[in-house]
Amino acid sequence: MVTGRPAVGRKNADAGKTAGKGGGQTRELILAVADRLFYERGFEATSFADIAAVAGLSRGNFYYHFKTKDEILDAVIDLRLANTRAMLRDWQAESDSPRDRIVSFIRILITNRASIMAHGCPVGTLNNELAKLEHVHRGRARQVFTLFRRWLVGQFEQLGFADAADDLAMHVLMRSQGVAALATAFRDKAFVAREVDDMCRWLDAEIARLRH
Amino acid sequence: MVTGRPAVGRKNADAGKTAGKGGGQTRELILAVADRLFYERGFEATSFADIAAVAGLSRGNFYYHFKTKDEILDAVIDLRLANTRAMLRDWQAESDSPRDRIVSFIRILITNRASIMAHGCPVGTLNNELAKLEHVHRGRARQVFTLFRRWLVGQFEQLGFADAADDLAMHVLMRSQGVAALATAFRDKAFVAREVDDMCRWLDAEIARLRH
DNA sequence: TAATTTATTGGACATTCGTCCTAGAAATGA
DNA sequence: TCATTTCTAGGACGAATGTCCAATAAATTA
Repeated sequence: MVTGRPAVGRKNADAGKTAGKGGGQTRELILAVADRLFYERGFEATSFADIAAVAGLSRGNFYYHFKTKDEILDAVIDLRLANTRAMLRDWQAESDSPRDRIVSFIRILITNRASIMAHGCPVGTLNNELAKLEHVHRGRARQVFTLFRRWLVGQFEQLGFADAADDLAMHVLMRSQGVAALATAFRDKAFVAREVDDMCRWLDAEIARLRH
Repeated sequence: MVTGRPAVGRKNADAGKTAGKGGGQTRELILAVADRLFYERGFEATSFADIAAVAGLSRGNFYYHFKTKDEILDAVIDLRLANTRAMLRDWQAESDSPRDRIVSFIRILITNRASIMAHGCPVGTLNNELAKLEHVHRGRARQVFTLFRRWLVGQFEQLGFADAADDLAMHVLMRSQGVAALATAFRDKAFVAREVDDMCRWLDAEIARLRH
């Protein structure tokens, strides 16, 4: 769910193929750094100076690529939406079994355990922060949740849960958020492992119950 | 879990009995306002000016009662710990059944539904924010979680769950946090009601399973 | 090469932040 | 009453914030 750390790049170390008009390399660097810092430190707590320092750029340069901080946030959310769509496509390709795909989703709690224990779930924490700020892009942040929700609904529908699919999707999302929140508070690896197992058992029990 | 809104007091409208040396009324007013604003807007996003405006005090007055903003946060956490302890005591007194007491905990999701949909769970969101800020009082914020955890462990132990009590307590906390997170994102009252019912059914099933 | 567009720099800007001080009001005690 | 303590108002402070601009470098095009 979280993109890898961008190389703390010094300028365009090796410009390479310039790919047309500058190729938007600086813009992408700013977005990658902002994506990481908004996650690790929070949106409000991350300043232009912070992003500039990590990206190795001057503060003044930002205005050329983004007119306001909200515009960066907007683009970061776009980036996260794109990354999420790509991840969902990967899971779709990796397995034919909707059950296994849902397990793939559940297991990101293990995959990203270290960062979740440090900074929480990037989706949930951004939603919470923007809700408190009553920020204009509050609804845009929710779209990432909606992406996961709709994908999960699709999996449950394929399993044969017709009307219940959305309730089950929300239940899986709910558990992921709860595990992430307590993982951040208590930093307990065993707790995360236990709840992931429990979630998988619950999933199989629901599937078994459907098949009578 | 959330204290009631303090009257947006203009000074000490009716000082009443001065109760000794000032009675600490201003200090308590600052804490009540800070408690509310830290919850509604977040800790970092709440400034001294914000608290002063709502409390009807001058900014300069704060230094007399609190030397730093972190000191206010510390006192707010103390206040929340005290309020939580009082609430747990009330639940303890209201019912002899540990099962019903756990249900009381679960049902705060309904009781505080409106504020949770607007600003999330006060405990979870503060923990998340302080984790991202790597704030000194991060551990103190976790104490509120620990209070609920230990109380829940006590209830499960009274029900006869010996070694499993802590896992079950964490599971209940986890679900509450998950429901609160998604309630904030989607603002869906029906979802909250459904998950609260599901949590109560789960609880009764666990109790039934213990009794074989 | 020269002209033009694209990109970057470093700093100015008004504002707000947490912090801190001084003068004086209000309450208390003698 | 007067002296002392307790409390409050208002503003100064340096640092940091998001925003914006003019000068200039780099790249592209003619």
